[in-house]
Amino acid sequence: MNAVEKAQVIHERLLERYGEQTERPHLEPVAELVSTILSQNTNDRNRDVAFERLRERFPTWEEVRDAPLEEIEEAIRPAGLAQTKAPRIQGALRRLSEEQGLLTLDFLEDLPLGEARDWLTSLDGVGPKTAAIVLLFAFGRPAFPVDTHIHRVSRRLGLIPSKTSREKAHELLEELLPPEIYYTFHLNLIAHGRDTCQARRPDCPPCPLLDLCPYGQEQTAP
DNA sequence: GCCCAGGTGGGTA
DNA sequence: TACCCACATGGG
Repeated sequence: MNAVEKAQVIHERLLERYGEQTERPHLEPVAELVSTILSQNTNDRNRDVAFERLRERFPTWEEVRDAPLEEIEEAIRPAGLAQTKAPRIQGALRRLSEEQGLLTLDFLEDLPLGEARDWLTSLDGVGPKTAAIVLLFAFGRPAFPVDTHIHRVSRRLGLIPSKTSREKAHELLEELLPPEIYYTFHLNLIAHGRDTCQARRPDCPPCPLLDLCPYGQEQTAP
């Protein structure tokens, strides 16, 4: 079984377990970018609390752009790393204003995928994962986001070579997978990545990918 | 009190 | 290029 076939089998098994992921309510692209920066190294709940606090304190992105940095830090504190994320958010908004004259990312829609990705990753604090989330979730473009679960699991399952870097994993998985499954496969593989820690989740049903996994019957795959 | 969530950038070999 | 670490918070 080659990697493409294996990916298809994994996708089908995860579909049986977790189902098709329906598109969550769209955030507009700027909101998606800000939300994704907030999500870095944080869980979803803390990200959402921080995002709501920011929106409540500053109802428009112009206000966020022009606010004193300390007030942004204060608003987003629940997401952690506030002193890192506040300048990243404000820096992105300021660059948008300077380059586009408007606080919108809509111009990315007209750029080839590679150029759109390059523009996003040229922002401080936006790496391949954050760029791919914005492109896939906000624009529906064929970018596959690789977070730590996906990186770990896709190497363990042999979808990509074991030494593949996170950045390289984006390229390889995008070649491997048909774009129409990016969205569901991304979310289902993360769900699987969380569930595979059976030692921590005794209620978890047996792993649907056990026969594809080099760790076989072991209870705690890395 | 400790682990978990889990991205980016900067540094090193 | 691969690996290591700092960065901060809140819930279980």
